[in-house]
Amino acid sequence: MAVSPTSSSCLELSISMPGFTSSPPLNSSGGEGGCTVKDLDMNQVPSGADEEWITASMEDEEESSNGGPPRKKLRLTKEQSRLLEESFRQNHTLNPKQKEALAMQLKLRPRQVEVWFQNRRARSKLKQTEMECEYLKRWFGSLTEQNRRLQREVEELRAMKVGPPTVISPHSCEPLPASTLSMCPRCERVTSTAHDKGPTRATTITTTATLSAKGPVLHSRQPSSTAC
DNA sequence: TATTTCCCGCGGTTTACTTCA
DNA sequence: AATGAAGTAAACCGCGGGAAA
Repeated sequence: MAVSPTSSSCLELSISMPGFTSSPPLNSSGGEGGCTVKDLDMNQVPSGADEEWITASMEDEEESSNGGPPRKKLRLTKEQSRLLEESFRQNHTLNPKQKEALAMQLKLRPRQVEVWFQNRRARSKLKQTEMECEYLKRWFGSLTEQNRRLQREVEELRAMKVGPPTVISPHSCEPLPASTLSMCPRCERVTSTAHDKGPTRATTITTTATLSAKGPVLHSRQPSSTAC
C-alpha cells in the first residue's frame, strides 16, 4: 500500500511578546502597515538598536549553555520565520554554506538555523504521521463497512441458494458454490455472482473498493451483467 | 580492510513562554 | 486580576550512520 499524503504542510509560527500584553505598544504606529502587539517580538529592542540587543542575547545564550544563568528563549521575528519557512520550502536540509548564509541574513547563529530546521523537519514529519494516521483510520473504517456488507451479501446469497448449481462464473460459465467470492486479478474487484432462480436469469453483484489519493473510496453495490 | 574521528540528522526531552479557562 | 493546566517552540542531549583520513 502506498500512502502518499500531500506534504504541503505549512505550520504557523506564533510570535509573541512576553511582558507587553498589558503595556502600551512600544511602536505607536499600531494601525495598518504598523506593528501590532502580536507583530512585536522579543528580538525587537524598544530603542530600535536591535542588532546590539540580538548580539547581547546571543552572548547570554552562549553563557547559559555552559552552566551560566538559565537560558533565555529566543523568539523569532515574523520576518525571520517567513524567510526560514521560505528556504525550508525550497530545501528541507541545508548544507553548511547555505546555513551560514541564511544565518547571516537572519542575524542568527548558524546553530540556531540548524536547530530551527531540525525542529521544522520534526514538525513536518509529525504532521505527516498524523495525516497518515487519519488516512488509515478512514481506510479501516471503510474496510470494516465493506466487510460487513460483503458478509450480508454472502448471507443473502446463501439464503437464495435453492439447489446446486446456483452460481455461474461470468468467465467460464461453470457453476460455482454460492458462497464463492473472488478478487478479479485484472481490475481487482471483489465479485460475487448469484443466480436468480433459474438458469436463464443471472444477476451479477459487483462490489469494489478502491483507494484514491484522497482516501479510500467505496463504490456501492451495483448490479451489472458485465462484471469485468 | 579495519579503525578512528568528525559531522550531521534524528528522536526524545527540557525549558521558557503563551494562551485559555 | 491571579493562577494553574495545557500547548508551543527553541534549545539541548545522546545516539547512530556515513564519509574521510
